[in-house]
Amino acid sequence: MTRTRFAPSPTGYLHVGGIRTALFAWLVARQNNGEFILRFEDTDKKREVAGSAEHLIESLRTIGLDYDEGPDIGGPYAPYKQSERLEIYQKWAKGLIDSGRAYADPYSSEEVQEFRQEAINSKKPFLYRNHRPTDPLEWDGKTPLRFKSDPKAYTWHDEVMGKLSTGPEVIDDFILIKSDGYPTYNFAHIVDDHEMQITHIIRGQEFLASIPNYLNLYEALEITLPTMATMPHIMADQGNRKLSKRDGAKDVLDYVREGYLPEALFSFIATLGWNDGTTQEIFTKQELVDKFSLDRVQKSGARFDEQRLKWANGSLIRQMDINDLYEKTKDFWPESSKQHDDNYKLKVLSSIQERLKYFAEIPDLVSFYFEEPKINQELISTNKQLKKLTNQELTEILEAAQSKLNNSTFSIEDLNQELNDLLTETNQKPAVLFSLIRIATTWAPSSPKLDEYLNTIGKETALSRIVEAMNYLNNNTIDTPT
RNA sequence: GGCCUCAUCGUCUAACGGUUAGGACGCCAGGUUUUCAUCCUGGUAAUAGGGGUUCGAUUCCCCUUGAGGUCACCA
Repeated sequence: MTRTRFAPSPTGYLHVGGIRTALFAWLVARQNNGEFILRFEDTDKKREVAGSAEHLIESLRTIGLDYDEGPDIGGPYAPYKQSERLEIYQKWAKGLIDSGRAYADPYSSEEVQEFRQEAINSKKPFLYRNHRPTDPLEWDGKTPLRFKSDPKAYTWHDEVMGKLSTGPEVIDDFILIKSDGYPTYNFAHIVDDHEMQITHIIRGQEFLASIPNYLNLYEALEITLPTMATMPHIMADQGNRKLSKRDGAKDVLDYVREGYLPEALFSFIATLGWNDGTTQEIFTKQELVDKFSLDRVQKSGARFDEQRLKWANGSLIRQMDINDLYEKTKDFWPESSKQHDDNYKLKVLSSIQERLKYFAEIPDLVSFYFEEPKINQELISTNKQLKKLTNQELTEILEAAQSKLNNSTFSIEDLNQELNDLLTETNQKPAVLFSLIRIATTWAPSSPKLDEYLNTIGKETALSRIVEAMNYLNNNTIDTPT
């Protein structure tokens, strides 16, 4: 039975780097018909952030990473919050004391800090065990409990990194239980993973340097080693750092709030550092469950390219059924759209579907369907074709358009007919005539196809906007940059 | 500074030791008889450097360089 876990500490939100670790662990569990467990590592009460636990749960749910056991749903190995498992760590700590593999730390934190400073000054790595007391006192639970390490070289296998090895110099006496009674991550996660029967530990690269210490502790605890997999970091869009909140890494829920599809996020995050060896770029969840494998995960870090996420999201939006899409965009329509019915909005949506990258763009893309556009003469003065014409000429074209369209039934077929007739009658190039009508009725740099658009807003609105534009052109001078 | 890890187009990446080093995003150009977008077509651009091993290295080994991580009573 495969059992994987995601074990965040509730100290904030979840960004794309964090959720990828969860996603890969989830994939490993699901593709083996195994179980995926959520566990909160809340052993540092100082760093805990209120509401963070709920936020992490919501993030997992939103992206679609369902878990079989967890703090909110329980399970056979409950509780799933480390702060509620203190007696378990005490029990294991006791075992280590009894076997002579743990001892009370006699130094004050100031004294340890001095040792550390010495090491820094002499440009050497800090090793606590160089100061290991020869005759430690009995541990009373009020000082830190340290692991008595047994320094040796290790070679081990990592599912992603392959063969890894280190020398004895990296092994040290780390703290098992802090003076406040809570265990450290280093100790607690090993105990919990064992108690909870976790088979695969999937975690970020920042733990790589600590793994030899864990190996040493596994031996002392006489616990068999689970499979280890180390994920490379996701790098920030700019700079050469791992993605972090400091660098403005966005909460994954922010992406959902901006109208990115969970499916797009899922596929994008999964393919950041993994691919199946074919040219497929976007995967469904099920495809990933079928095809994912840890040994095809990239060893080097990958940069988070939001541009590519936009492309993937837009690509999925284009493939969606319009009614389905409409359902998902409900929260993104502008206030002014409220007075229009679903049918009208459905038509609007279908005309912008092909250019929509994420839902938060909707208000900007559709405003002229719902409100009177604000006249922006730059659209004419910077237009390659239109800037060559005088206001008089522009007005004449609009006048012709107005009277022509006045006779139209405004069905798409008839609009096309009338517009084409207008083309021959006015003897204008499409680039002039259609651009002008488009601008006069939208005052936007881009808009959907003209026939569809006019049909949707209807005759009355279209004609009044054309008249409005004519009035404007009559009363204003368009600056023509030379 | 010690230790560990990594290294293919700007970015994400493909390539049993044998390919004109492939695909995708982005960008540029052209087409789809209006803009934007979509969709086609084409273009741009990479094996960090140096040594080996080999008939032949992107691929295996070594050195250099560069990048990242780590050296907490944080995870």
